[in-house]
Amino acid sequence: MSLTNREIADIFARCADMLQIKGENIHRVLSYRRAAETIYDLPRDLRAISGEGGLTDLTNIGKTIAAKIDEMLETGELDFYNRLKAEVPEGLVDIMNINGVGPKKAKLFWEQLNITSVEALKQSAEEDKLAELSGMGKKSQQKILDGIEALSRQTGRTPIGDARPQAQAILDMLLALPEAIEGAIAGSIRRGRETIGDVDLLIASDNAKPIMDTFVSMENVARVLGHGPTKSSVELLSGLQVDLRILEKSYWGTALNYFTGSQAHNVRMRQIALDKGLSLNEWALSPVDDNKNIIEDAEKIYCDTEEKIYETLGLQYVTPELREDNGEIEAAKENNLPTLITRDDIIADLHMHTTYSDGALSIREMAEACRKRGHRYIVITDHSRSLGIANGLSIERLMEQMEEVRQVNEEMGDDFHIFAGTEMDIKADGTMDYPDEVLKQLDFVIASLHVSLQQKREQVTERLLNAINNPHVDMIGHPSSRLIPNREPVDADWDAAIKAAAETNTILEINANPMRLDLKPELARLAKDNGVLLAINTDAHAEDQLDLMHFGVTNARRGWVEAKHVVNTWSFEKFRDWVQNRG
DNA sequence: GCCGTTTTCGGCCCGACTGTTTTCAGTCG
Repeated sequence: MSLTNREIADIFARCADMLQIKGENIHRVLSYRRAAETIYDLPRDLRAISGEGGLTDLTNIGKTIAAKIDEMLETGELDFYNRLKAEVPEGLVDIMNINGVGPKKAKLFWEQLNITSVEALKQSAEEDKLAELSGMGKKSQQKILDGIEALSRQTGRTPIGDARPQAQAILDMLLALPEAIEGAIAGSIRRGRETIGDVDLLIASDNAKPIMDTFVSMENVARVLGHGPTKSSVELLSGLQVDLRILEKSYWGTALNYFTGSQAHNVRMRQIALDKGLSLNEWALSPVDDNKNIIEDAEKIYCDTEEKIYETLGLQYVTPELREDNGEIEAAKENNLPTLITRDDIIADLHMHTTYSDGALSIREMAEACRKRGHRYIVITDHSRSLGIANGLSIERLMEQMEEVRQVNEEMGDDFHIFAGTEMDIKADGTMDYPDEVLKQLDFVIASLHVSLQQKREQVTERLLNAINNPHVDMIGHPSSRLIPNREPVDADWDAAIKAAAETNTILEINANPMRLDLKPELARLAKDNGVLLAINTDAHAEDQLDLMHFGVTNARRGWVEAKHVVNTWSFEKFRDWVQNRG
């Protein structure tokens, strides 16, 4: 019985909820919650980190929680958690997932009505029992019924590829109103997270009411969750929740910074402000007294740009993708932030499909589409023979395709180059789908996992290592093979894969498709820190998918990736020489 | 429970909205 990072994070998060219901000191509760957040997105296994004695080097992990992690790694259980469960019914943690129910209400329902499950809570509400409780009323009771209803509709987080277009459409509509001066998508979309909890929109205006009223009465609104003068929330028919904040333009910088988050980044920013005798909120930086109370008659510092806030706090400007409290504050203090890769640095696409397998366009059409988008060179990489469902190429068809690539390349002229490649399956037994004699004839070989993704860690790792160590394999495509939001990444030893990729100069892909974004940012960062080459590719199966490159770039930026780490920023000559020298 | 140019103690970010308890607690982000 071996617990994964996410299972361990989940246990700490549940401990936090249960401690909070018990009425524990809020800062102790937050410690468990912060530890859970740290662990949830760790790229490396806790087991490996623990083996090196490095647990307490992680932020928000001290001696107590490190010992609890070790206990879980060794026994698969946590005695502290088991004892908590004996005191606080676990169902209360689920009740707290209902919008509008926090620890105080959960405890109230439990103590007064012996409610320990969402189902029991629903029944009590329907029997009109909740409204009788102190602090409750008819409206609160109905809100809980609505919250339970919403919980059953909830499908989890929304992929950024789905959320961003919806957010942009609403923002564009509101910005067309005469009262709107400026607007932005804030929140996790602006930070480029792979999945979105809810959409945060920000608009600058001197007259908020008409904009707010338009917002809550949009035709695609399923229900209005809140409607105030500066803040409103709605749930769309699509299920997506959208929050809108409206402020005057003079507050733009502080407001945008606050509503972009992350919360952890904001907390650090506010701490730094306090150290300088300033209280930071969405309105301004305000001088405080020794008790940290705002001095009413002191002059506030208004920031109409985010840059001004960072400058005032003595920090280098932090781009939204890095605002996760993953070291960016420390780097900004020392003026040591990376120069992140941008879309303009990318001049090639090394992974795409044509009608030879499951793509929509011919080689020629794909090449023209890529040239139109400013690329200097591309690689055609159709599926290999064992992937029948995607019309994978037999060796004979692969050879035909190579001929056609050579021919079309001639026709395209000198300012554009097409390399002949493949996206070859790493088969379930760990062998490659084409023999070496075939692979060595190709310019560029991608190896990818498409089948048997549920295998045990040892098997998956061995398959990846076989591919990485094959001298003809140049790149691993979408290494974890996750699909957002529903297919989990494969379970593999990423420490070992990254080490092997660095030693063999095998590229690891950052697949730009918003359903993949694979490597994920945390692993991309670990890979580049270990000297692994990266590439950002669209894996396009149709022309419009070539425009998804920016999602991959954003994902890479979240992983602190710079242009120098990414091979498809290289000149044609450099890339050509590199593939030739690999043989 | 974590953390440290306030380092082994004493702090720990801040405001909007809602509904109910007519002055504020609870929840959320």
